[in-house]
Amino acid sequence: MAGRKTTPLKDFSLGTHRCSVDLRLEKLRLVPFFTDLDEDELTAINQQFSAAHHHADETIYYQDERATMLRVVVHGAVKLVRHTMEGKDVLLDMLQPGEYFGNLSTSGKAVYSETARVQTDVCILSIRMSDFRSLLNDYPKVAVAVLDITADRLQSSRKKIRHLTTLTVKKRIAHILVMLSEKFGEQSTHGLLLQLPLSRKDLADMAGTSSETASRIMSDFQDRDIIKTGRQWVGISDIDRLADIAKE
Amino acid sequence: MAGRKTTPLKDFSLGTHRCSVDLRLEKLRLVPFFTDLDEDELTAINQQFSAAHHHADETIYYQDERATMLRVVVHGAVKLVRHTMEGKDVLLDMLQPGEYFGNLSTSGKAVYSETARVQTDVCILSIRMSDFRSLLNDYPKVAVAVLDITADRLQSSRKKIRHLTTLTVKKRIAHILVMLSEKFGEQSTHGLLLQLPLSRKDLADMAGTSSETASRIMSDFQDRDIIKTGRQWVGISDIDRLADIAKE
DNA sequence: TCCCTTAATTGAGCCAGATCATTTTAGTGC
DNA sequence: GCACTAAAATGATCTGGCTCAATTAAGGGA
Repeated sequence: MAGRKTTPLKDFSLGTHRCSVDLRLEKLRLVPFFTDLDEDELTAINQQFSAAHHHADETIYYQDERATMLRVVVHGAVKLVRHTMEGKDVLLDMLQPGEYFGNLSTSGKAVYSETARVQTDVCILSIRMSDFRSLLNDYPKVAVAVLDITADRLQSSRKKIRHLTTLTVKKRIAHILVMLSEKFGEQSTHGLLLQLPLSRKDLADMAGTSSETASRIMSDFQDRDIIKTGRQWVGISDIDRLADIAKE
Repeated sequence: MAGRKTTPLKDFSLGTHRCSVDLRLEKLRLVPFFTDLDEDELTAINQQFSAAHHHADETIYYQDERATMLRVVVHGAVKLVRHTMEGKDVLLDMLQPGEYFGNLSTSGKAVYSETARVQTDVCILSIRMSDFRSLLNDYPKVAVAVLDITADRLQSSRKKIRHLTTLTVKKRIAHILVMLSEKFGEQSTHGLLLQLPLSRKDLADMAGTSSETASRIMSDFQDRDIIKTGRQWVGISDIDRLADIAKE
């Protein structure tokens, strides 16, 4: 009972019923850019979405593919990755329920600028880009909300640029762990557990470093009792110390 | 006549008249997010803007200052810089006429996330954030246009992250020069001349490197007859070769 | 319970680029 | 034309983090 080790992460797997049509309306309300709408408006919008679910490691779309849909995460986690010629991947974002992804801008050729890969089993709502565009015109409130979210993402993207050019890898990883804990952290026996599968490579691709270096740093953090970690999971024991390292 | 050397850059200085009220309407039309509006709508919007001009090296606002206005460049160039504790600056963007800056998002505390410094003498139009917000609600077309621009900026910000994590400094600088040439390039006797004062430090802050390294790379490019450069100016002689270096 | 796969760790050598310290030069003002 | 100043170039040294190469171990499957 005490002996056998298993991943401390919760089970993300879902049957088709979890992504059922009945739940869509409820889920849509959780999406930040629809929160201001009233019941009728939301019901109307609901018609235009369709639901799908994907298993872990599936790819929803590839970078440079023709972009036609805009999607919203309802359950699970999705990662946005950009593959480079050099074979190095850049992990741009890790999305949680309520976040949108896909291409927004109509200017230029409409292709996805990154690959969307499923990190756990997920449920996704999708809408045709063209429908979404007219929806933006019909509901200014939605357009403004989407703009706010996009502006926030631009902010955090620029923050990342700052980190990449000025901080050491150790500080960058500390920052990333703190940020992930705000998004995916959940109290557990392993401390503040990041509720998503997260490998050293994922971490390295987020920090712009090699998985070996990420591994060395994580080992160091573990030796200093700042984190607890295993295969594909990370628990944070001392978030304060981590935050200190990030900004010292 | 032939002997005396002066900067090949054009004179950006302007009298107050250049930023006159009479010209505002004309300038506003140039702003991408107002292009779809008809004459009456534009006239109405025009009321809400006020004009100002600043001399080179002035700071329009500082990072972390309370954000109240949204601004648009009408004449000249403005740079957005983030200062870091380590004393290193990060040059996030170099704006040309028609581009907006300031804080868009209302979520969170409304402070500027970067410092806006004037690169040449400039003319700037500004509007109160609150007025702009209601303008977005009144004119969905504008909201959608602003969203498009913001989404594009997010894209290019992510592109920069990719470059920072995967490319060498030389390739990054080549990319930056190509990008700047698209934005500020102008045919001249010095080749495709970048029409703005641009120091080695500016370049370094854009590429996330030191000014010494930027200098070494620029010297190399000049030796290979790819560029012509002097104090604060850069002319591109062989844009194709530069593009090749960037993407090889 | 053991086995197997793949993630993670660890070691050693190396290099791009940072840093520090000068020297040189472009371009302006007089 | 001359002198002055800040930008740019250049040299020398040092190091964080990458790369290559094994080795170790976590944890799921049967």
